[in-house]
Amino acid sequence: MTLSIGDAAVQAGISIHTLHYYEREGLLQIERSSSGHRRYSSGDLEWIGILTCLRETGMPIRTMREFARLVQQDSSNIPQRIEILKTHRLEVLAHLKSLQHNLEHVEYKIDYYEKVLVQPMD
Amino acid sequence: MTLSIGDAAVQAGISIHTLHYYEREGLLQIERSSSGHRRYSSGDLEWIGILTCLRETGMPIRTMREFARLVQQDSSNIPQRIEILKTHRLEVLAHLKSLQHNLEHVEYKIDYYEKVLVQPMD
DNA sequence: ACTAGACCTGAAGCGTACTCAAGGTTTTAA
DNA sequence: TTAAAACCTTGAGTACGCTTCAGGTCTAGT
Repeated sequence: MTLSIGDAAVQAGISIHTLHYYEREGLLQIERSSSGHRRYSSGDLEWIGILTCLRETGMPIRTMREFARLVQQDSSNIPQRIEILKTHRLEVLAHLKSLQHNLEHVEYKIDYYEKVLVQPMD
Repeated sequence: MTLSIGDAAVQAGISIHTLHYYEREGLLQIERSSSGHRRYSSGDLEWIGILTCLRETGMPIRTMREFARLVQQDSSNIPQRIEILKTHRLEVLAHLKSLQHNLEHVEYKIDYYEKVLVQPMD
């Protein structure tokens, strides 16, 4: 069973244009029907899921391309794939920490304003 | 005591160009010396800290501009300021949740590859 | 007094990741 | 069978947030 690009886009929660773009950027290689229309296999969908996951955690396209290139080769480069993912993991953790820290600042500011509302300073 | 733009940029951990840009975008209004050079007060630095915090948590410039506009007015709009911050807080929380979820996916993938390394499937 | 370095303005340029347009072909449902 | 809807490609356009450039003025250290 394969899906059309429209259905694949809905499945992946991204736009058809983004799927085209990812293919142009070398992140994807999709089989075609005899007429040239793309057919997405369940393996394709799974891979798109990984791409989406990496993208949503802030990995730049060029790094995703590098990762995709490794995956498209044989399995001898699994250490390099792990390396990319581990580096990315650390970056995501750092980003999470920064977000949590800054979130506290925002919450402090909210509390401050709410106190001012209850007991105006003028 | 006031700081030059160079020192202020170092304090805030952002570039002089970004400070110029924020001023152009209406996020900042900085006093000038008689010759036209900017002088940053400690209040300015504090405000830049808030801007940086909002920016690093993903608030778009246009929303920051709206918030800045409210802060520049009188204190009668504190409820609107709280509204903006609370909305932003929810967005940051959603982003955090999404990141954490996707991070799990990345970690799962790392584990998967490490298992494959130990016990190749071919 | 001199000069290197910092600052000023206005405008143009850049990197990233999409997103849309145009003009043509294929599929699908009535 | 036919017409709307979906798909194709190439190439241009957009949104966002800076960042750099050019050409001039100001300041600070010696």
